[in-house]
Amino acid sequence: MATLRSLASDLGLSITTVSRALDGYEDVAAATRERVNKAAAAAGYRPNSTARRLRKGSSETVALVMPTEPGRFYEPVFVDLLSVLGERLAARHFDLMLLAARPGAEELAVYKRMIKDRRADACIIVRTRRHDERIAMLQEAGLPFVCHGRTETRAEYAYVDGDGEAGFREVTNRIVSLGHRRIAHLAAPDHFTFAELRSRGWHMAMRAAGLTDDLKLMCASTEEAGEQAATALLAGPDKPTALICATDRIAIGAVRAAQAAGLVVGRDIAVTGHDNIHASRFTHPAITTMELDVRSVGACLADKLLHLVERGMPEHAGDVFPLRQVLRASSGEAN
Amino acid sequence: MATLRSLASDLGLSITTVSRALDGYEDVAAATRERVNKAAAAAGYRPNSTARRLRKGSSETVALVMPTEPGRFYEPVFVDLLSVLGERLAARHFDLMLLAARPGAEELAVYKRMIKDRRADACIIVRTRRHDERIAMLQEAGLPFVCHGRTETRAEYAYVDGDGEAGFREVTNRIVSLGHRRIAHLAAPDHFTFAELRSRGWHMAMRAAGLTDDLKLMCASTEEAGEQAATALLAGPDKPTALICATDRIAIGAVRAAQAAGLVVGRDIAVTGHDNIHASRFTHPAITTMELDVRSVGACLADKLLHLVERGMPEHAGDVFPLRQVLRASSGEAN
DNA sequence: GATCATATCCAAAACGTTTTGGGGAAACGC
DNA sequence: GCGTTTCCCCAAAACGTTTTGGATATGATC
Repeated sequence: MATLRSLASDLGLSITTVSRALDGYEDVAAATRERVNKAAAAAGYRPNSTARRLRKGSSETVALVMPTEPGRFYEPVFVDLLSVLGERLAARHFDLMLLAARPGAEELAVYKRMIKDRRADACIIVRTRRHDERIAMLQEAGLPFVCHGRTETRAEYAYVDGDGEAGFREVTNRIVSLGHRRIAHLAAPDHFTFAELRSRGWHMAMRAAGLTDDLKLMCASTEEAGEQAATALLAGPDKPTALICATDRIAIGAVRAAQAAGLVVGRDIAVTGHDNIHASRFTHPAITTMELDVRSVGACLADKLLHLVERGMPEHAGDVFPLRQVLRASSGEAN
Repeated sequence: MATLRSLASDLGLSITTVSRALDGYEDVAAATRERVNKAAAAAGYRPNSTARRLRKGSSETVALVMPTEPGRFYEPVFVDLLSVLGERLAARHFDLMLLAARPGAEELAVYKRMIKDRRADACIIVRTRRHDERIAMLQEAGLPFVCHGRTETRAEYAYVDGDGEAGFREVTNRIVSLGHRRIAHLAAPDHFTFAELRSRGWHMAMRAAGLTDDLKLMCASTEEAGEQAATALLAGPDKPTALICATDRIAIGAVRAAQAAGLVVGRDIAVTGHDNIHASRFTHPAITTMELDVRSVGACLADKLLHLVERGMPEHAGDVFPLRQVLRASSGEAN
């Protein structure tokens, strides 16, 4: 393994000069720099990252604590996000470190350990909650972070999010314009900010249309929970003719519940979701949904993170991305 | 931040003694050890991992190169795998580093870089292929690795896999015993070992039953590709009455194709998959499939990896896990 | 009392890099 | 010829740990 030392002795130069030549400093003669670069390339020299990290006092690593079941991230989104993040960070020589933690007390312990160990220069918070202890913890520790999703705090923090509120206002407005009046909302657990924002979009559109916004049920973001919740709503006195679901997984369950109740989805009842997961295209009928451009979000996340580590809080600390509406048969808006 | 130096000077001891006390060496007096441990705990001392890594010459890190689209890992499996791996490795103070790479030339470049940079002590290979350049590359480089899935090589290597061959033999046998005769196979791309093994299971069961095993079509592991392939098969002269699909995503597409052809899935035609992804339970009808216990596989993977790093090739280099068959309506075996 | 084993501790080297604070020689200004 | 600047280079320190190879003191043995 070639080191600075071996290169230096081969070239009859000092370690300092070799190091500075490779880093492109101006105080080494152009000819020498050239010679050093040639030799380094020939020897396949790559600086020892551990040594550099020790000396520079930074870990060149970004950590992401991923929640495991239950409360897990939506799969296609999560994996795409990891891909983009990995690529973008690698381009700047940052490693992406993955930590796993079950939601709850254990999760905070993982963050604490990460902070103490200083194994990462920054971290990414996913599944941000409305009241999120992680934010204060990281701010206090002085560890830079970017949130995927928002939280309710007065403090300034960096985040990237999809505009769930606008998205749900839009879909609700469309459903209203199709003639629906009893439009229910199947919400995700309201400690998640995304759930609250999506709910708010629905609430606002309903009120703006002069409709009652009390047909709302909260459930976990799973097909089973969605099916159960939808079944309950459809058995109630105020049977809705439309179900605006917080996520596609809930919507898939809702479609099934509606069919079990003898309804033709897309004709007797409209169902919509959010995420545009693969499965939503292949249910029968296909599910109307909306989607975020994950690659943009991931790239934005990575850029903010790098900015934060290298130059402090970016000018645009928070970015909200629009959602693309995907009209399909489950709401009677396609086929 | 507490360091060995600060602890040592606070305690009036040498750095050596503090270090050795914390590591539990016998050559430090029990009373001193006690005193040191107390002080370290009080100061919240945690050793600087970068310094330790530099000194010990190991990175305490395991890398996983994840393929991005196309050819991506099945989502629920992948995320679960990451969770288990992260937990198991963290328990032994190993970090899990994630690298992203598009399949193809770029992928090998990522592996090369990882090897040269020595940022990881070992790595995990996923989506193992029948002829996999990565194996030879890593063996030559002397970087320990464990495969998720098998490859075709004479060399000894560590792997963990599901028994796709037995699983597909079993499902094919069941379908035969239901009275089907023209049983087609929708295979995944045959450069993946898993695809080859699943195919083989189907082939063997068909021949054992004295049936022709030429109704086979290969397609990507997506719903779209599955739909297209199934459509082609159903339009052919030798219309199959059963479709054994390599993956659930293919099966979901196949179900849709069958329905488009006017068939009632589960009655006129049997369809089966593999993976037991969430969506497979919520199609209409639900899809018969099989599943691997991902937590066991992940734990086994992590254990093998640690064994490899700390003690060399484990006794059982390769482990194959059985698949659990999940009978549902799409094959007429439930409801 | 000398010798030896044992128990306890420590100084210094090493891991490979980056950075500080010059140092020597050539070129330049007068 | 002398001082000053410019150009190129380098020795040494530093990052925080682990490990090597003793050193010192104490007690036991004869």
